[in-house]
Amino acid sequence: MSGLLRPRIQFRCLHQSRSLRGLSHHLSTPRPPRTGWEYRTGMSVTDSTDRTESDLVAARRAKLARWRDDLGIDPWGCRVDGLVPLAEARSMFDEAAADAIDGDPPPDTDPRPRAAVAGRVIQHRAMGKLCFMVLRDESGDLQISCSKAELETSSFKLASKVDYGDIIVAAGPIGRTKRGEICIWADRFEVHCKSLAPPPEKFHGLTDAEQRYRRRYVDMYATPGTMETFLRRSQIVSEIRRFMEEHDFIEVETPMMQPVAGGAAARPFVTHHNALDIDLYLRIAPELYLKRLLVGGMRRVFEINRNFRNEGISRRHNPEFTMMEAYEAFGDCESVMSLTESLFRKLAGGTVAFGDLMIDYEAAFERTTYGDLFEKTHGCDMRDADAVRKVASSKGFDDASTKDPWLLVEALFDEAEEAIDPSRPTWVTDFPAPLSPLSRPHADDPSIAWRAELFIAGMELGNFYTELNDPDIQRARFTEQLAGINDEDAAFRSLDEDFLDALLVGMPPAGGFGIGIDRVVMLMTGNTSIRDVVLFPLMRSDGGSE
RNA sequence: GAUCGCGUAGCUCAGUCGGUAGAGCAACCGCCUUUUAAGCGGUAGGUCCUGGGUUCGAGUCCCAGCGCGAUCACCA
Repeated sequence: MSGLLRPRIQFRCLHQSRSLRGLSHHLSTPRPPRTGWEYRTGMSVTDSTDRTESDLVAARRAKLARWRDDLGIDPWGCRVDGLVPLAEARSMFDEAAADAIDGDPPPDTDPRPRAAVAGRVIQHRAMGKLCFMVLRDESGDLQISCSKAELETSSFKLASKVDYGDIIVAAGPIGRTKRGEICIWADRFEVHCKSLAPPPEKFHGLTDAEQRYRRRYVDMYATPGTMETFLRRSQIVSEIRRFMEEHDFIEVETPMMQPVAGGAAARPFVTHHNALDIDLYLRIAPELYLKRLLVGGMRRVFEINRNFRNEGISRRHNPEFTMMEAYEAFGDCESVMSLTESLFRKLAGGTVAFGDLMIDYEAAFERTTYGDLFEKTHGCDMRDADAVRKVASSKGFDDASTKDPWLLVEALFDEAEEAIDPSRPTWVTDFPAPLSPLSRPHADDPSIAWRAELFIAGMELGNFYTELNDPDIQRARFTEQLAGINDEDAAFRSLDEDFLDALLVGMPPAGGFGIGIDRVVMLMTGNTSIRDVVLFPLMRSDGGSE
C-alpha cells in the first residue's frame, strides 16, 4: 500500500516530463567509448573493432596457457564434494592437537582435524619453497599454507603462482603458524577457476561508488562489509517472512505486469505483450490484487516483491524496490500498526545505529496526528482553507489561491515532517481523507482517514490503513482522482473496473499496510544509501554492454 | 530536474605558482620454508573522462558535454 491515486500527480508529471525529455536527449547523444568491456577486463578500446589487451590480462592469459600446456591442468575446475565453508574449517581448529604437533616431529597419525575448502585467493605471499595465501568465501577468510615438501611438484608450482582472484580448492590438516594464525597446511591444492580480470587493490577493495555498483561481483569479495550487508539482507527478509507466517499470513504472488497500474500515484513503466498485442504496466503496487484475494476469501495475505516506479533516483529511491504489503481481514489500521511495531522490535533486537543516530526500537513508537504536526509547524488548522492558502502564499506557492487546499496541505506537510525526531520511530496518524482515497474515513469526521505513516530517521517506512470496502465510495474516490489529472497522466491511468466489481462482490473490513523492505534493510544494517542494500542498483547506461 | 563536489596506471591515491607524469598495491624477472597489507633487487605499465578555448607551454585556468556522488525536489 504504497501510496494513493493522488491529485499530486499533476505536479509530479511536470517534473517527470522534464526528466523524460532529458533521458531521450541523453540516449540520442553519442557517448565516449568507455565501455563495460573496459570495466570487466581492463582492456582498453582503441577503436570500434580492435581491442588491445592490457598487460595485466595478457599476463593472466599467458599463465593460463602455461598451466594448461606445461602442467596439463584444466583451469576451469569440476565438481568437488565434501567442501566445508572457511568459517567452519576455522572453527574445527583443535588447540590440543596443534600443541601436540608444535616443535616435535609429527606422530605417525596426525591428531589435527582435516578439512577440504574452496575459496577465492585474496592474498598471496610466496617465499621460495613455501607460500601462504588467504582464501575468502561468503563465510569469511582462512589462511592456507603450501609447502614444497608436502605437495606434488605441479601442485606446488600452481600454488606458488596463483593470482589474486583465482578460485582454488585445498585440503589438509588444520593447524596454526608460529604467529598463532589458524591455517590449513595443504597436502592437496588445485585451481578450479582462473580469474582473467585485473584485481582491485587488495587492501582497500573498490572504493569508487560507481565501480562498486557497476561491478558488484567484485565489490562483494573485495570490499570489506559488502558481503555482510547482503547476507544480513537475506536474513532480514527471511525473518520477516517467518514472522508473517507465524502470524498466520500466507504468502502470495500477484501480477507484476498489469493492464491497469493502480494502488499508488506513481508513474509506471510500460511494456508490451506481442501475442496479445497489448501494453502492460509494470506494477507500482500490488494493493488492488491483494484486496481481490480478501474478496476471494483469504483472511491474511502478504506479498514481498518488486514494485517499479518511473521516477527519480536518489539515496533513498531505486526505480525498482522491494515492498511487503499485507492485508488482514477484520483488522484495522491499529492492528497492523501494532503488528509492524513488534516486527521492527524483533528485527532490531534493541538499539541500532544509523549514521549519527542511535535508534531505539524497544520503546513504544512515538505517535502524533497529521493535523497536530501541521498545526505545530504552520500555526493553523489544516481544515481552515483560507488560513492554509495564506500560509502557502507566504511560502511563495504561485498556485496558493487556486489550488485545492488539501493539495496545499500536502505540499506544506513536507516541512512538518522535519519536525519529527529522526531518532524516534514515529507514527503519524489521522491523514486527511482527501489525500487517502483507498482508506476509510472516520465516522465522526469524514475529512480524516484511518491512515498512518511510519517515519524513522527522516524516512517514510510505510503506510497503514483501515481499508475502504464501500464500493460506492471507492468508485467516487477513483472518479474524483481521474477528473483532476492532466493529459499526460491520462494516457496510463484509468479506472480499474474489475477491482470495483470485486468490491461489489464484497470485501471484509480489513487492515492493510506496506513497508519498504530496502529501507528496513538500510535501518537494520546502518547503510544510509539504498544503493548499498540493493545488489544491482539501476545505473545510467555507460555505453557498451552495461 | 536544480545546486555543489569529484573523474590521473588494472586498483588505492599524490601532483605546489601553468613548466619533462609520481607513489603504494597488482603485474613481469630474480632471491627467499612460518608470512600476516611479507621482505629485498630489477623491469614494464598513462587518451590525466570527452571535445573545444586561453597560453610559448594545460593534469592544472575557462567553456560545453558525459559519468558518479552529496544535498534539494518527488516518492516507499
